[in-house]
Amino acid sequence: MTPRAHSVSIPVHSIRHRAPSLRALPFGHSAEGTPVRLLTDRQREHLATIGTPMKVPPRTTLYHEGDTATNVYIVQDGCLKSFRELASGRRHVTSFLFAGDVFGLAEHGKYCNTLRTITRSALYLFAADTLTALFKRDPEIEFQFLCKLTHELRESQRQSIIVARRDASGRLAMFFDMISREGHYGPLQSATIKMPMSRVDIASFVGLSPEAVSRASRDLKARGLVAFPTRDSVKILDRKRFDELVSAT
Amino acid sequence: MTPRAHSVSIPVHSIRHRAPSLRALPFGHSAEGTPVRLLTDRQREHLATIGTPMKVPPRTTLYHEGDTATNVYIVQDGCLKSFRELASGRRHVTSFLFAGDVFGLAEHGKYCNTLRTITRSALYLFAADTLTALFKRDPEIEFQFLCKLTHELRESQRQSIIVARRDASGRLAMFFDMISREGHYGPLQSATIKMPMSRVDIASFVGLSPEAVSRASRDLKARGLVAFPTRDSVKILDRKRFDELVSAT
DNA sequence: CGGTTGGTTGAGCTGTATCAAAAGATGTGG
DNA sequence: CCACATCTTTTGATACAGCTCAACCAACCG
Repeated sequence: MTPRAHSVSIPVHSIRHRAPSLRALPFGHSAEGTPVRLLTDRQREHLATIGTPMKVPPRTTLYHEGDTATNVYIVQDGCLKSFRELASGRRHVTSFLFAGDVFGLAEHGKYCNTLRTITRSALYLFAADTLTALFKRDPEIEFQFLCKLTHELRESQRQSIIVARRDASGRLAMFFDMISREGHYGPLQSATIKMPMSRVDIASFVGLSPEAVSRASRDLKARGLVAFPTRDSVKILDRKRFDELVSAT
Repeated sequence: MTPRAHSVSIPVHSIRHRAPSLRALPFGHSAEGTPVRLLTDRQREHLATIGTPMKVPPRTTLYHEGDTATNVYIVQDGCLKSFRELASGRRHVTSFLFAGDVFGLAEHGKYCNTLRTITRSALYLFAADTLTALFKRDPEIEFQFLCKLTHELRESQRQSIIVARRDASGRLAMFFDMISREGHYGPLQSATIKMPMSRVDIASFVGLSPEAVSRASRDLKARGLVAFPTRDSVKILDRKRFDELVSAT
């Protein structure tokens, strides 16, 4: 059942995989905390017509903190980081972005984070004023973005809680738990989590030194909670004790 | 030139002070980073018709984490805290809310923070579905909420940066700086900041023990950066060195 | 193969959590 | 109005966790 090239309209399941999409917990009730695809196919099709798809190589800076904000992006695939340069030269990673995330919206005339790809990424690009014009015409779509922002706010509050923890291994465990829920729709597939970012990035996300992250990783492994099959993945070995540690403070 | 009481319509400056209002940095450019009143008088009047004004005494819990989310609130006046109970019994304050702030929106069927007044507060209450229904009819108002959420997201990211700092006095300085910008519109009026929350609340917001907050306060005072005229206010004495400390990491 | 970047390991030091207790506020009832 | 009980904040002493600096190891790339 290979998709046939029709003359006018694009086949639906092709849209599914090619049009932009937003991942978040819905506003109303949902099957206990699993993120869903917010936009309807029609809305995604609509967005696809006003946006431009693009592929970006790894380690590419999309914009700098302070640049005039003109574009909004939706992540189709890949992994990016959003960070801020601090006066000391230190960097603070505010968030990692995966498929279904938006960025470029959270500003006021100027971007307030720097944005950089980690892996090769597929993005959808929107001119900010085109998007806001669409919002005025289509409040339903605007509402989806509102839900997405709400979700991001929750995630950010979660980050504060992570960083506020005292014990390094606990922070790291919360971090693994956090990214295990990102980048895909529906419930968790497997115990193995992809983790494309560097240890240094993880460190500046959870508020530890890279050395502390390294030691905490060793510690979690020694306690039999997790394993690191490759450099960029974690596997939860003992889910029960792992979850206990995550919610331990 | 005193305003005359016309027969039908309410005098404008009365609306100004009685109708709900949202404080945030606007989406477009603004006079360098000063928060403004987002809603137009007409929009505020509109919101006033679908919302209910209410006064709440101090130390009153409005809702608990996990409760079914039915209402959205806008703060008219006063100060509240939003916090989460952690497994250890510890509390983490996610934010302090002042005039022009929204809460109750950042959820998904259930509230995910507990909300409690600190001082006596004047609020506007909205039924969540009435508000979302309004959004579908009036995308302009919806857009203002979107801006507000964006602003809250920025603030939350800022909190993460505060908590990630290593030095206690630096965190405290960042905290003073943060709340000095909240609760009022336009540029800063004075060097004296109102600070109605307890030291314990401050501690659990910036991620320190209450003792550490106490010591850091003493330290800032000893260094001649700030003074504490009363228990619930701070005065910036040396703005230059204070700002240096705030942006020191 | 050197060069570069990213990650791990080790030793010492600083700063904050923790525990215990005193001192200040705040509120209540006689 | 004062005395008492309760709660919040401050102060002091100690222990420990993570930062820092420095060296070492591994992977990647021309």
